[in-house]
Amino acid sequence: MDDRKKRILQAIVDEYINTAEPVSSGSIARRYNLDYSSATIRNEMAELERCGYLDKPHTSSGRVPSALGYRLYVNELLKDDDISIEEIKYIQSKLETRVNEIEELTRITTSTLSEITHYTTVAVGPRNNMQKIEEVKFVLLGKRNLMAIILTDSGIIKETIIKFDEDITEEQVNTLTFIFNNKLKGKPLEAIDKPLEEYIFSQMNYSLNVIKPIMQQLKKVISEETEYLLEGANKAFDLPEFKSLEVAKNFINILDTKEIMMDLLNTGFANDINVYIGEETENEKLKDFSIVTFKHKYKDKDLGTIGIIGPKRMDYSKVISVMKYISKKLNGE
Amino acid sequence: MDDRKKRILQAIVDEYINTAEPVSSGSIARRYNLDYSSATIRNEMAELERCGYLDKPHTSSGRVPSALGYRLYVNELLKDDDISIEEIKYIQSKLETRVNEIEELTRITTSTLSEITHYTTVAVGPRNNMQKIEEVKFVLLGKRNLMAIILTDSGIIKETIIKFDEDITEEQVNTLTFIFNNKLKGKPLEAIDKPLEEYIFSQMNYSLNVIKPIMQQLKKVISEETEYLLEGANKAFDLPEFKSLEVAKNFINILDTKEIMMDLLNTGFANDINVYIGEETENEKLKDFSIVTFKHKYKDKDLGTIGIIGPKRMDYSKVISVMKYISKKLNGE
DNA sequence: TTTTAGCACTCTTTACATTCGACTGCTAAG
DNA sequence: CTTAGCAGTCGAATGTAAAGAGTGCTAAAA
Repeated sequence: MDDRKKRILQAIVDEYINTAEPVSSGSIARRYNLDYSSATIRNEMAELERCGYLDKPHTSSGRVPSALGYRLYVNELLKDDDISIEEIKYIQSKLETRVNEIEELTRITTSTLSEITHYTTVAVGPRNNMQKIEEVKFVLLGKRNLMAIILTDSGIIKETIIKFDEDITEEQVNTLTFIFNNKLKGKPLEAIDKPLEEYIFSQMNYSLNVIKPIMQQLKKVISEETEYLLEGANKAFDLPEFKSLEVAKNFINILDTKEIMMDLLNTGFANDINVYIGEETENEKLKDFSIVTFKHKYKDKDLGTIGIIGPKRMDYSKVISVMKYISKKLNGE
Repeated sequence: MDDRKKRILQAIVDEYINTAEPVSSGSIARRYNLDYSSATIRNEMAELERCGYLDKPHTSSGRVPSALGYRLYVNELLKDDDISIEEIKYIQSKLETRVNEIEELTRITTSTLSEITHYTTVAVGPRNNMQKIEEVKFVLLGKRNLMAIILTDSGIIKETIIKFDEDITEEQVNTLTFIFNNKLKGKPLEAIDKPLEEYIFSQMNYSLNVIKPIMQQLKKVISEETEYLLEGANKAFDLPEFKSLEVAKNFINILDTKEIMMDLLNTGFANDINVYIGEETENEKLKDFSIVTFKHKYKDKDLGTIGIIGPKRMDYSKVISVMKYISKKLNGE
């Protein structure tokens, strides 16, 4: 894999990202000044195809990058810093808006990302099992509704409402607050479990009628998937690959069954930015799409993961540049 | 408009709802035992077309109901009680699940509706300006975060978090709670306005640094569009009308720009159930779709509006029957 | 040895012509 | 008033041909 092959591959991928049409040797020779004739490029393309970096839809057509081709492109050939000054200004103005809740920050980041890249963006909150409980609050609403608020160290606030068939007193609320905090402060969310329920029951003289619903609801809340945010789903429909109804249907299906995205977003490895190209994820439905995810942090607090989903020929340079820039901005230059 | 015309129109609409293909005089004569020859039906169809109830895609094709045709069908020809026993059982089992929050009830109703009808369902909460404040609570989270909770008479709970640059004391929280409740109990949400801010400021000796952010955030929350729920968006893609990319794109666009749906759902008139057929709404994008909305109530509390969006040839009988049934169930038989 | 011009070959796309079939509309008979 | 029957219309499907875009290979040039 010599240098010239790489340059040609890069030109092909760039061209394909722009045009969405199979790339011919002629168009490369013409538009990229590589100083080789189309014939030479043709030979190299044949070679690149043999190595698995390019595909050919049919005998007499131009070439299309394979997943392997994109992979090489992403790993080695990416040109960084692919954002314009206007875009930088736009991002800055967006990120400067004062936010009150971290959910709002996630929302802003997600929508900005979608607006700049023109791809569909999704976000999920941080994984529950990474979070530690900082405080538990109970608030009586009316006489029979209790709101439970759990603050975690990543700043996520989970709140839920528990309904009772009997009146709850302020005193009961105070005791509950004391005991829960006593037992849970600093513990992971999973500490809300059966043993805790038994312990609390043994410590308090309230009927199970009070404690059971609380525990049930709390367990439900912490087991619930975290917020799932979707931005710019309709943008995808302007892409040429969506002329195929099959592709469009798959896309809607992926977004509708949150599990697929959740899985992907949550399995991110150590890297801050992960790229999944088409069939690299084993999911059949994703074979026509690529997904780029990044760990969303603010002042080193984990705010979850944000992902961009687009066609395989997505503009990786742009996407990754923007992600890196936002990441940098959020974590103090 | 005699009775026979109506029977024939009904047959045509029924047939078209089933097949999504232009309906020919022959198929009606064959499949519906109206005891007339295809020629007679042909004559009537010509007449119905002249009156504007039917359309013809081209000279030698079968007929398709026009918006006016559907309208007549919905207003006069609908057969009620179009739900099977299995479906009734399914709905019952769904509605029986014990719910803790009304949002959960809305979620269950919305998804049940989508599952039974196989159409896409959306829901919005009740309009803010209809609601009265029942109670306001403030809860200190940490030292500089204040959670504000507003309970309204329709049971909707709005909560928000306000960040401060200085520490807040428990005492301040108590005073705030007292004053806000004093001034707001029983008042509509819009009572949270500038005069209130000034009044509170005049009554308390806290700096504006505390009161301003609270008022700002509260105003923001009450002005915010209420929850928007979407269920079964992907189901639409199995419908034959979605073979047209144009239609699919419009659909995604409608769902993505919540305002359109919001407008429609919120403008519902006195009726409990409203039907909008295709071009009846002036919105160009909606011309290929019909929307049926119903006021979602539980024990006479307003829980907002739920809407079903589907193709113009949606199964109105089924949809309306299911809605009526659910409505009945939620409001005590 | 590497590059390149040139040409034969392949395969898709588009256009056009033709056929086939499903309707309707109308007429005339029942 | 109903209906059988038939001419006429239009769309969908099929076949064929020509055009166009690209490749692969060969042989000459650098």
